[in-house]
Amino acid sequence: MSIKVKLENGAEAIYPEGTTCFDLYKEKTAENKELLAVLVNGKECDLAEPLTDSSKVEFVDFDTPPGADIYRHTASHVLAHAVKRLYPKAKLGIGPAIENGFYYDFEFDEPISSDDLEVIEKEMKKIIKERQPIRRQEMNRQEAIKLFEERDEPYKIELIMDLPEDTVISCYEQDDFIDLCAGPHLPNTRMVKAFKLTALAGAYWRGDERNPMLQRVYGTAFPDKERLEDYLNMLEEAKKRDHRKLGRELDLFSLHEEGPGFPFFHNNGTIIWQELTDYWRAEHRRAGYEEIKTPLILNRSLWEESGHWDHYRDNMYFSKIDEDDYAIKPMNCPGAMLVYRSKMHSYRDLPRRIAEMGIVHRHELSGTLHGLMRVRSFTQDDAHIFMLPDQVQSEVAGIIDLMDRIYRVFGFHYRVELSTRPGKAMGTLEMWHKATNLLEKVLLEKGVDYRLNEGDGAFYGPKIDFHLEDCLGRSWQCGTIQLDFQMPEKFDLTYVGEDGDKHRPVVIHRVIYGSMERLIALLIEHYGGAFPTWLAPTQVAIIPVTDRSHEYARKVCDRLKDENLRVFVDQRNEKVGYKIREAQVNKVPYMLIVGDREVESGQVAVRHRGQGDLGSDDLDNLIKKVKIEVKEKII
RNA sequence: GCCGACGUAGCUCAAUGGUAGAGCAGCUGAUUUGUAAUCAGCAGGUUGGGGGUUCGAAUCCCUUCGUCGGCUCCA
Repeated sequence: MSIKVKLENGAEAIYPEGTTCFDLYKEKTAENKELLAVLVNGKECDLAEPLTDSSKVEFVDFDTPPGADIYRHTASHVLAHAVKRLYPKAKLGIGPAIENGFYYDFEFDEPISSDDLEVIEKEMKKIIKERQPIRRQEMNRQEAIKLFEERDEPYKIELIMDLPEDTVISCYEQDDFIDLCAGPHLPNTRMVKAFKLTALAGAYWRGDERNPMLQRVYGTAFPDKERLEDYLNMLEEAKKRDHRKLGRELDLFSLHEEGPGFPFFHNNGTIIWQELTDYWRAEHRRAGYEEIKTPLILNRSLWEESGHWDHYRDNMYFSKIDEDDYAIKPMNCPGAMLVYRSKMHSYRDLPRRIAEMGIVHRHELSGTLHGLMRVRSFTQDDAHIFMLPDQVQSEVAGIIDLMDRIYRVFGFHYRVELSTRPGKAMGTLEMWHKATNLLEKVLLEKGVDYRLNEGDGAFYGPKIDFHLEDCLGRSWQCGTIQLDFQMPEKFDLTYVGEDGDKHRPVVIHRVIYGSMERLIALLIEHYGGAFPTWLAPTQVAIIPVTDRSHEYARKVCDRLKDENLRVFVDQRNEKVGYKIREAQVNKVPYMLIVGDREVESGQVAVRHRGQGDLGSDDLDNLIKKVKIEVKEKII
């Protein structure tokens, strides 16, 4: 008997029955040493697996999708193997491949410290050198439990217990190390060429804070030393864009022990802030929004009415005024509800889109604070939209359009998530179902590419989240659209319908920037501190060559100020090169060098921070050009 | 909050139990300079705070605050 195998180039080949993936793999690697694994009918597959008739076989190397994951997953097994050799009593958690690397969780008798990573790396190198063959074993549940009982691996047994009764359980074995694992893996340990353990961190077992905290070892692996080095260098380069570093260097903001999580914005940061809010107001007026301001501190009764007292108290700050309990607002919604409720509404008034640049305070856990990205006091570009039930779809669609238009101006790439009902939630399952379906419908109709995020909704409703990435590729939620059938109930909001009866409006909470602080952090990293001219704190630096040209320089400066540009004259007693260097380091978009020649001709010598020396130009031309750049928000 | 690491001048970093130091920034003076750093001088620190060990602590121990990397949480 023989079987038909379709290879990736489309050719069909006949092999004897019983031919395994490994046979084909060996045949193929003889000509291409880069190959790591095979896919059978599109599925990652173990090499020992025999092929069936009319299989379609593809080969993957490190750069074909599952390749890097398989490679790094094997590296994580080598890590666990090394740890078990060095600390035989350590208990194994889980050890998957992740984006750009892998990790493995362990429980040690005595916690290890980051210095121990070096020793573990050494042992890993030994295991790699030993070229341990990696073998798959299959067994039933009973056998698997027995095996891990013998090896005293309680976490593995817990994982097996959660698998369906009749599953065939696979384990991978190398030398005396065995791990519960679906696979597949590389054929032997020697194939892991270049790796590095990068970090040690705590991680709760199965991500639940009620569970014990294990120690997680992070690492990364690449097919050769050069690519590993390139990756590590890239990380170093990315760190130069870190908003905390640039924020200090560019004098944008500061953080102080006196106010952990409460950032201080300096003049330069405040200029960016104001440009962002000016633009935001213009867009929102155009999109039919009103704007309000509500108090920071409000009475306890309001928070009881809104449900925050029951659902959000742990994150709130409190105060007492004349013996009464007050809370500092952690969200803007209750204030907006009161504004809505302050008068009668006709169905003709709706939708009412009420925006607020609202400062909120939340007691975030100390370990989660992160520069401007994660703070305890922040300004949300909030809006609450009160509408008729049949307006929901068009309103959500409108917000998605506004979001996209605004993000595009910054040149952001974003990822969209639909978050569903969390464990701790208000309202009936039916309401949640209805609300979630509505959001999903709009996303599908708009053709938005989104990902489902089960259980991550707000306590009052499901939401669509917009995520942006920081310099190290960490994802941060910014925009969000949250559907809310709860607040209108709680606050007994009504409108008078066509029929003359009172009806319940629907509310959407939404932010576009998310928080001003987080947005500014992301913008700093996105632009590497070189803000587009419309946002740059200083737009033009005027650099006189000698003090003979100071007077002319000041005249040029006044002219630019009249045109509403942010400009200064560097009158210090320094050489031109020195002043240029400083303006470059401060990422000022335009430098105007004025010396005797310019005084004579009445022009300016233009230098751009990115394009360098642009030669002489008339001041009017330059102003026209820069003003267009500002107006059009050219990146 | 939990796990691990770190905290020395405004910034970046030296000093491993024996007199706290450098570069940049700052100030003063000289220099009048043409597209990424002119020269010289001066000043700057109860080594995050508190406690302890020691003849002696930046250094060792305890504690507390903050920061960084994760986990959990979230804009």
